[in-house]
Amino acid sequence: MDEVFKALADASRRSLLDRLHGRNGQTLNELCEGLAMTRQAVTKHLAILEEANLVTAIRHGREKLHYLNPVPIHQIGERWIRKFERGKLAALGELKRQLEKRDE
Amino acid sequence: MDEVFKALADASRRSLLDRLHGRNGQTLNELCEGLAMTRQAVTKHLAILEEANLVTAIRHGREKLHYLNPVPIHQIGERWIRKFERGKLAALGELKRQLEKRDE
DNA sequence: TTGACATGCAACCATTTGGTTGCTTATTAT
DNA sequence: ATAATAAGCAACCAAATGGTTGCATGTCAA
Repeated sequence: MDEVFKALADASRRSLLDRLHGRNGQTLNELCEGLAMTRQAVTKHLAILEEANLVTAIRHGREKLHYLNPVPIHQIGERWIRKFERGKLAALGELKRQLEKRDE
Repeated sequence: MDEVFKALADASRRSLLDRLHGRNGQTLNELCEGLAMTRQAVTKHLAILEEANLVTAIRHGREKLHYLNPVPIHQIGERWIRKFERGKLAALGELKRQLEKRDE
């Protein structure tokens, strides 16, 4: 879980996920196109995404195809974000109450 | 959005959010209790959470009360995670197809 | 009013991070 | 066979990160 959050913390990596979401199964070089970064930098980002299981890569001859794995993202939503949805209104209400109380 | 992701990337900060989710409106010292960290370290984490609008703090006399703001978390769920839910099955299907094709 | 308590500020430090360059290896196409 | 293409490896670097210590400030209570 921690690895997923860490992987998602970087905008370049999120944009790589976006790209794969747009078109799945791209090669490293394809994923580099148009980015203001060297290929090696992208390689590192992809390694982190793979480590977090957000991307699965399979070699096909001399090229490596990258596939988005949406499961960890889904789990963040289910196991983490949902927790904070419950009691969201309660929290906001309490916050509002306190903010108003400030001027007493 | 980027600030929120960055703020959520650290386990200590997520645990602070958890604590506030458990009991809202805690002081800095309360939030420090039981943590293997100095007060100043917690202060820095809280500053980052405030910067990302995940926590709102109000001074009440000599103490500072911290309130969880669940809105950015909710937005991550809505604006970001949801995007990847759509086409999730399609992506997994494509991945499976490619993994099978590997053995050809 | 003076001491205790809650927080703030700043300098410092080690490690991690995001990036680079240069070179190597493996596969494909001519 | 050989050149071009796709990716991998390793060393290096600057800046950001997560933490510390030491001291200052503001507020409450005796």
